[in-house]
Amino acid sequence: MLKPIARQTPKDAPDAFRVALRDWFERNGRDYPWRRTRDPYAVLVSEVMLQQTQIATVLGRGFYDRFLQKFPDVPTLAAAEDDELLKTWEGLGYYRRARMLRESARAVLSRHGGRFPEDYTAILDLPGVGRYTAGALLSFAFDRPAPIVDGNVARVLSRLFDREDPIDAGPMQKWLWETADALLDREHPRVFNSALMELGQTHCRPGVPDCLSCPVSSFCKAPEPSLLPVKAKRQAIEEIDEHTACVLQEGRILLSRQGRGRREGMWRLPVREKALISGLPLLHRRKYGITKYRVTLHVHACPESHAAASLAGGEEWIDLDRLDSLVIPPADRAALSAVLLDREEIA
DNA sequence: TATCCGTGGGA
DNA sequence: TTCCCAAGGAT
Repeated sequence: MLKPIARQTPKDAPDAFRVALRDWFERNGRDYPWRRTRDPYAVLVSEVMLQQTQIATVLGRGFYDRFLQKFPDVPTLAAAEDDELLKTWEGLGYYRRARMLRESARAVLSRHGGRFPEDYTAILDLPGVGRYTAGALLSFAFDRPAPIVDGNVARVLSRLFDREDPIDAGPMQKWLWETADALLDREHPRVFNSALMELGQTHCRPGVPDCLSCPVSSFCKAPEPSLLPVKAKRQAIEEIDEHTACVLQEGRILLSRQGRGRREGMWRLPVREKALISGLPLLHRRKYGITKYRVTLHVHACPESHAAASLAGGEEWIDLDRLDSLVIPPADRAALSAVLLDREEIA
């Protein structure tokens, strides 16, 4: 398919570009719950949740509404306990985000008297808030001019200007932020930033874009937008095995609370050295991914006598009827459900 | 600058 | 099934 190559870039006619983008968005912009509010707290919650996370996940599985219902404002989040905080985040991943969001709430109380700061530097100083999130908060909540560059904007700008430099590299990052700033509609920052991102989700999507109905195709220099943006080579995936112990005892099961690091504070099936339990009956096996690993999770049936040695290292007997209320990673929860269901069917 | 941090939607 | 990768930030 042949796409016309524009004679101009958005920089050649910035006002015309802004008007075209704004007209399109005001007619076609989607109605997300975080676009209905101007509460900076709610906007921050949505932005942190959406970091590296698809809208369909946040919205479809009710994370945003549930979080705001549980923690409706800064003081309630600031006072949240670890377990209730993580429970509302369970399944979203990148759990450090939740803790940093709480730290931000505490900082708003301690540094700013409970009122969200409206200047860029103070917002950027909040924990878990980087350049993107600071700009998003300023423009979406306060309609103040601040550029944003996320994955959508990087893709849109790469294509509009036909830039083949890898978007992860320093110089290209610098160019993206400068360009986003130069193009920003300072009279309508909220709408402009929303529109640029939404364009990236709808017409200018990854893979094969829909240029035919793109509102700014007359500003787009890319002859083959599907080849853009260029990204640095992905990190290699490493296959690993995890062997876990299923130790049951009349209505209870042995679980292990994760210490510092990955999935801190969450409960998992106890992981054992392969040599120690790989000979025991395999109850369940499933694959899941985490960061750079593809993990095959094995669950072995272990005799109750196996528990004695392990209760020392942060492991505990958990009543089966408490499992729903605990914070458990999705892979472990699915494995647990499968194992317990099998057991019921046998009984 | 490179790596770590999760999960699941969709092609 | 496999693969890419999504409204990034911290270290």
